[in-house]
Amino acid sequence: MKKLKETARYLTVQKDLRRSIIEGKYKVGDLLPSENELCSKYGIARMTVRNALSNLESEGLIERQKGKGSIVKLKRKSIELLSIKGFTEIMKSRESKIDTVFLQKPVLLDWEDDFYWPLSEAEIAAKCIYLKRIRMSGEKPIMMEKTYLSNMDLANFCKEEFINKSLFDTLIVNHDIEMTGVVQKFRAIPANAELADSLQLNIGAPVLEIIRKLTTNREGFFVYSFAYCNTDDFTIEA
Amino acid sequence: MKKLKETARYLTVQKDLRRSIIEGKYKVGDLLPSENELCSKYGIARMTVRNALSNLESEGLIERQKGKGSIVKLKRKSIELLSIKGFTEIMKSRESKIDTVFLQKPVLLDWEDDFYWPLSEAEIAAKCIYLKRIRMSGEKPIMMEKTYLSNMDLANFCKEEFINKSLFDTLIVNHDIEMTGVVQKFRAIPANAELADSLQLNIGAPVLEIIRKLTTNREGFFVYSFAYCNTDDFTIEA
DNA sequence: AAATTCAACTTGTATAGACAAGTTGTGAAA
DNA sequence: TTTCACAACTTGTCTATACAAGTTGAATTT
Repeated sequence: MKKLKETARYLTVQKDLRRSIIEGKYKVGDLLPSENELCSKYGIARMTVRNALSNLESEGLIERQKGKGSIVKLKRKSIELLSIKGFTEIMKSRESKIDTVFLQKPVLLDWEDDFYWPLSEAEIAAKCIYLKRIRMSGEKPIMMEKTYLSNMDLANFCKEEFINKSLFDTLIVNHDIEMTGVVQKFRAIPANAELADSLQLNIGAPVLEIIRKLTTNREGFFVYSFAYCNTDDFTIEA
Repeated sequence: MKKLKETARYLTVQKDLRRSIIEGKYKVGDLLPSENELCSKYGIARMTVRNALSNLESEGLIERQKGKGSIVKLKRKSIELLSIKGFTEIMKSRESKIDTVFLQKPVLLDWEDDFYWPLSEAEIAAKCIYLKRIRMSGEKPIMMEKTYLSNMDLANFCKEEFINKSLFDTLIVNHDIEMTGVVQKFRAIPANAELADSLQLNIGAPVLEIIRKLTTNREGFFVYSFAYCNTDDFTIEA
């Protein structure tokens, strides 16, 4: 008869505190219970509690201060988003007014033969979901983005409405897919005819190209994105 | 009479090991001495050694495996580095041949009046260490980078030689300063006269501008960097 | 009222020991 | 020779204790 492995005591404390922080029971700036209070509550030694707190500190959820306590920290921003920031003074006041327009709603296609990134056999077999969006500041196009993902186990993805108009919110909420990392490459290139047209620029004008491969918590599943930006009045933060 | 503060024992071990790893005494995949060996060597308790190792693990320098030991890890894609990758096929084979040349070795100056980022009073009072480097692929300039940091508690920084020719290796090994985060902005801009000259481009040619503010483990201390890249043959990975 | 002292908190560092559990090579058994 | 068991290592978890050092607020002194 094999004994059921019990979870380590420090992990119990760690998970309890993490859940409480993420669910908002402790808010940013709040003090967690002191180490001694946690010892009493869980009936364990202080070094064990400290192990849990030390890990939460590494995760970036809390910050500890000698003499004071463990303070809940502002959570780091998410890796998957490119944010558009006003560069010229005029545009700084307009940051919030960026609209997203679909030039191509999600469709299922074969992968392009000369696709930039190498693809696994599983990805090729699953075919490709493709979408094309453009972000506008008023009447002015700022960024054109093409997105590709393999149709692995994504039931009805092309038919469902996006949550919050966001690809990534939809992936996490409906499919439990979270972005865990990114490789991103940047270039400044002269606008070709297609880009000049999409972004209302002259041919040859500088365009910022961002090529990204996002890794996820699902093994072998990636999101590929190619973005082209007019950075006359905006910068791209990544 | 004030007693001289002695450094914590775990910090001694931590610094020794970190220096050895960064300087290449232990290579990627190597096992560090076991915890017990380190205890004997330094004459300290095992939990103290474990504190040091745990911190190196958080930093991403090592990985620990139960039953085996502490293994030197592949250096994390560290946030502070911009890596230059060959874009055209010809250049992919030349990746390793990027040289760094100083156009300006570190000097102590006043901060520029119209500096891009807002500065704290402490930073202004400490004055500014400025350096300018250019990265070459053979005879061809790829990236020009200007770096600014405040001269806070950085004894002799302008006089010391760089470790591994690297600003960031020098900061961590000699001053215990680690980069913990980054805000980076990207733009594609037309080359002005200065850039055209530095990067051997025509005026108006597309140049990738990367503006970065790096946060560190030292409160209120930042590293500012402005990089300008010719991305005809290379991409910048960040 | 203002300044100082101090007690009671907090986290940081360190010790010495114990047992659990994963890894590896050696030597005995098949 | 191959397989297996085990000893001798490794790191992981946990305890109980001690003192150092930073923070805070209340009591005391000025």
